[in-house]
Amino acid sequence: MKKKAIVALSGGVDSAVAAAILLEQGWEVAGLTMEVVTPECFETGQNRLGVESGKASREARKVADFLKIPFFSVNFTKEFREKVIQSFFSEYLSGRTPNPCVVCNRFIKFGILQEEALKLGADLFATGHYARIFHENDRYLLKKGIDEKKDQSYFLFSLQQEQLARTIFPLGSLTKDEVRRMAQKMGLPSPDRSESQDICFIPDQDYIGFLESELHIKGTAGNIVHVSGKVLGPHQGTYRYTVGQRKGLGIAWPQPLYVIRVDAEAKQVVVGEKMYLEVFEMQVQDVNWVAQPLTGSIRCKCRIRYRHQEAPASVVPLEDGRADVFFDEPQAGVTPGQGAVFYQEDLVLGGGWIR
RNA sequence: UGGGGCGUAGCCAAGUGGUAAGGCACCGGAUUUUGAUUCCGGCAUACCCAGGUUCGAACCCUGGCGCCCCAG
Repeated sequence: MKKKAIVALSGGVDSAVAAAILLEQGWEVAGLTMEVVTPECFETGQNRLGVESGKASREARKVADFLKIPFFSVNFTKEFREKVIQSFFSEYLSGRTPNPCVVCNRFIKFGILQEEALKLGADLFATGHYARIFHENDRYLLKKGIDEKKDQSYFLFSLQQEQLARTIFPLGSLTKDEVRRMAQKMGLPSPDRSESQDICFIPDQDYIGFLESELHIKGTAGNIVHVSGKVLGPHQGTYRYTVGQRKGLGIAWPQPLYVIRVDAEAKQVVVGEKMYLEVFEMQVQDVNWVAQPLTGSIRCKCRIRYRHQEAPASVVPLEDGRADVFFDEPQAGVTPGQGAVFYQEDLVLGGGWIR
């Protein structure tokens, strides 16, 4: 009997090609899509997001129909809100900068969506991620995608072994160009869509407006303070700022100023010249060791944000899932709330959250 | 109302006779499955106002207006 794979279809090119590849390889394939942003579920009750309910499913269904594969859709609006959006809120309110994609992958996409796929009878769950999984010595290893420019392993650092075990990434050994050409050759419908980007649940990209309307908050004012202690002016809420931010400070200063620190409790945004952004060490928490649990310190390369030029560092594991990271060269913009991922060549050793 | 200084875009600011640097902010675009960063482009027919000198003035002269500092 044919092995069955269920592909998480987004309606975009990548997941469509992933499904096509599996079909070619002889899998029995079905498509599965989740709805995570049906507007009526938001408290406002208004469609301020401009998202049509069920849009994701409609787009994905077109692809499934084209490929002539069965299609399923689930509504995870509630779960998504509880897991992803809630933490998105609380992180911003505590002065940190969340990375909702990582949370979504851990709990939603490779969590309940994957479970849904298994319930539907799938042997494996597939997505269009540019990353690779290898099974060695009873361990499922996560590696970068071949296409360095598109590698998405960063967003997957918190996946558990069971999750990796049931996953397949058909695009991991392809480049984006190859995928595009395949899509064209297959005559996939409307690949005119631009790359998916920005926070998926905030289509207008106005995350500040989203926070304010959803949380009913409005400018808990405080001060923007220079690292020297000099008060430079007021701000309308610390959640509007993130470490490393340069634009939007609204302050006239001889040199470009960057956000160095956000102190939600003191309602203070500390800014300074670029040099103050440079940091030699940091601590991460809730570390997930993908390759193998780390017992002693190790040399590796650390990426502190998506598409960050990974930096040589030494990592020292601590208790409670924490670890100290010491960079060889100072890094600009170490931002609490962002993920830090440790690599050795293509291999993802693991990753944690910057404190 | 004695002395001194200043007045250039939303802000800071260069330019002291030859036809308005730069930075911040702002706007647009590129890059990007998070937030940022980064990159490219745009952004004063105009230099407090009014006269004058000059081929030519933000820059020189005269007179106003406004602001700041030190003295009353």
